[in-house]
Amino acid sequence: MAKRYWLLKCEPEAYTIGDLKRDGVTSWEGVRNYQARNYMRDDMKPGDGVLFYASNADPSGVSGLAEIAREGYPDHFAFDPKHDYHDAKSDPESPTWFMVDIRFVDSFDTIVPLASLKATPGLEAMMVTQKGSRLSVQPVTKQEFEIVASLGRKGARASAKKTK
DNA sequence: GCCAACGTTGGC
DNA sequence: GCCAACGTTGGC
Repeated sequence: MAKRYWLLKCEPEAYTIGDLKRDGVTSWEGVRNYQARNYMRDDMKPGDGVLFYASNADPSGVSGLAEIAREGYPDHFAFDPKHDYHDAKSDPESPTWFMVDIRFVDSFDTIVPLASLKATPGLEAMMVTQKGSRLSVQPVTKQEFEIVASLGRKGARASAKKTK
């Protein structure tokens, strides 16, 4: 299977690219949407590229890069009655929910805001730039991944120049 | 904090 | 299986 590319959304209040930089690797639990679950369970493979997207942020946008470190495995947080992510309907014998692990790759000095994504040629078809796109796990193309990664690095250069 | 867009639930 | 009501997401 060729390398694939993904966009993972997370609210900064819950977890940031800075947290991932500190932790190195983290588990991506708590996704409770079937379409997103299917991507994590069936399609994500170690080494796949990840755009780390900060939602409900100021501004929202892609804040860094990661990669899949471990393919889908059962989200055991769903089995813990005391946990926020508990789901009584998920049976340990046949789990409803899955998670992956991701590994830190890069943190952009300047976030690539959603408005920039929407204004950048080549990203018109990206799911995150579409109105009402709430899916927290989205596939992106290699081209889209490369464009966003280069925007992030460009932002790093611009801010380095500014602080000089 | 507002509210539009979405996904899920549950009555029928 | 329809669809209204409800809860949640997420940009602004």
